Amino acid sequence: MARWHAIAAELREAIRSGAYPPGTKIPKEEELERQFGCSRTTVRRAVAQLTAEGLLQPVRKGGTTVREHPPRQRLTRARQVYRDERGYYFDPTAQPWAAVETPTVSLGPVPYDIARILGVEPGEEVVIRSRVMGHPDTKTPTQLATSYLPASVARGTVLAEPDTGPGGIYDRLEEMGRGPLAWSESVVAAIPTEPEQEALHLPPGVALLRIVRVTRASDGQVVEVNDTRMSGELWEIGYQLERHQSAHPSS
Amino acid sequence: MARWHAIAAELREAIRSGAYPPGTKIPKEEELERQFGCSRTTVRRAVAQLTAEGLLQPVRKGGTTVREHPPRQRLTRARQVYRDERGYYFDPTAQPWAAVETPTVSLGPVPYDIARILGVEPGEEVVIRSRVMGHPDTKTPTQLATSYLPASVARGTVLAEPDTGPGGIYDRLEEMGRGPLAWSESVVAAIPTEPEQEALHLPPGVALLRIVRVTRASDGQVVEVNDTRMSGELWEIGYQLERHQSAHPSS
DNA sequence: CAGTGGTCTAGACCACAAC
DNA sequence: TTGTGGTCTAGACCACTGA
Repeated sequence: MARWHAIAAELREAIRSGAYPPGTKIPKEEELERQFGCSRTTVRRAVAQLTAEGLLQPVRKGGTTVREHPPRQRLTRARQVYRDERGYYFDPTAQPWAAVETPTVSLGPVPYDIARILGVEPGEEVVIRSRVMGHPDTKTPTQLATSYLPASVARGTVLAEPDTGPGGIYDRLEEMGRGPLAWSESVVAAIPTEPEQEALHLPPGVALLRIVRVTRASDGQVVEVNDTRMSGELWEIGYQLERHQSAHPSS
Repeated sequence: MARWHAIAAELREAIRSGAYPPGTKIPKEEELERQFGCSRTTVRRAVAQLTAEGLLQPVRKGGTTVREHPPRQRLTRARQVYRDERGYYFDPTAQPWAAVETPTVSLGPVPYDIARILGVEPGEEVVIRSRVMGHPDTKTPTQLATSYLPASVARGTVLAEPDTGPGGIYDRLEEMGRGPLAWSESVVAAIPTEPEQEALHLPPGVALLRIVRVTRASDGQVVEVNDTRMSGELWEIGYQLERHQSAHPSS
């Protein structure tokens, strides 16, 4: 077992056991160096590991502190899609989110993993609509939402404009004769990329929670893939399970 | 911008753009050293970053290859809980999972985050039931499932035994007069700890997908918290959204 | 402004796996 | 057997930020 591995394990156990409660500081690097009888590089390797696990948070001059984990907020997903005079609501209990910046719309290559869902070739040009969602007052970014639409569906239409009008792209798609629409969602866990870390102000050691929503037209064609990403530390997706006393359905 | 940061960005872009397709090798460290005109430590710092992001996979002697991401399997969650003569089924479309080892049962301190849900003091002793789920044939571990039950509910009962009999703990809880039971689930993304990485054979750069299921008795008391963890790269949680054309429900 | 973590170097030896 | 990544050292300078 590598030296740094053993040091990390020892520090991890000390933290878990409460020897260093959240919010307190662990000894500075120079001291750990003496304590474990190794070079600074080795100490730093161990501290880096625990930082990547979200247990530590080094601050220049302030020392390295044990991270306090904020409470998670529950994001309830309804199984029904409600509609009012303004548009669609996927979540009747939604937080008051709003676009922090104006959405950016561009024509660009489709990411590899989205291509398969959209049913287009990897690298093919699609319409990409990106927006940052956040609290309407504080403007703190909480979600990155990106929509991908096949060029054959969206190019040259209002769907490729920043402002899609009241109700958004789903109303427009229905008006274009694509409806009625159907959606399915997936929840995915991932490691954030650096740009995502920056945009969402994610500290190291925090995972990414992604909701991938697929919109299908009435003929079954996938007309949109929406990829919404948020902090895996601050959010959880919740839903209720109902009881069903009948026999197991035939499979 | 730090040198290693710039190198990581350059390599990341080269990978994303397809200059190094998945499965191919990037130049060896010595060559990158010359290419970027820096020390080996700096190169390694950049490679470590991309490894943590799940983009690279260094192999001794084999060089460092660009990781190929396996397809994700969809784990469909039903909203209804079905019951047959054998017990409860949370998932009518479930994969054929089975316990890889016999479940371990112990009395131990409740983890900090579970304590709040369970409504007990942090560190209080609770009944902990752990099992590794995997494919019945290959025995490959795919899920770590841990149940936490308050000592006041489970201690001294069959719920604290490894074998809880046909139907499992939910049937036993109902027989103990706690039913009818109700469940709610949350999906959470997290960074795996080292033991979890090992148990699930997670390569570096893969997040953890957690399903936290809370069981309540008919009187509202939380009688069980189940924490199921699996690879965030191999699994996704999916569910369908239904259409509801009525007006938005009053909030 | 001073102390802490952040970055970087040059060099050494080790261990594993492909050949 | 050998080449590759894995570990570790001793030392230097930098830059941010809290006291």
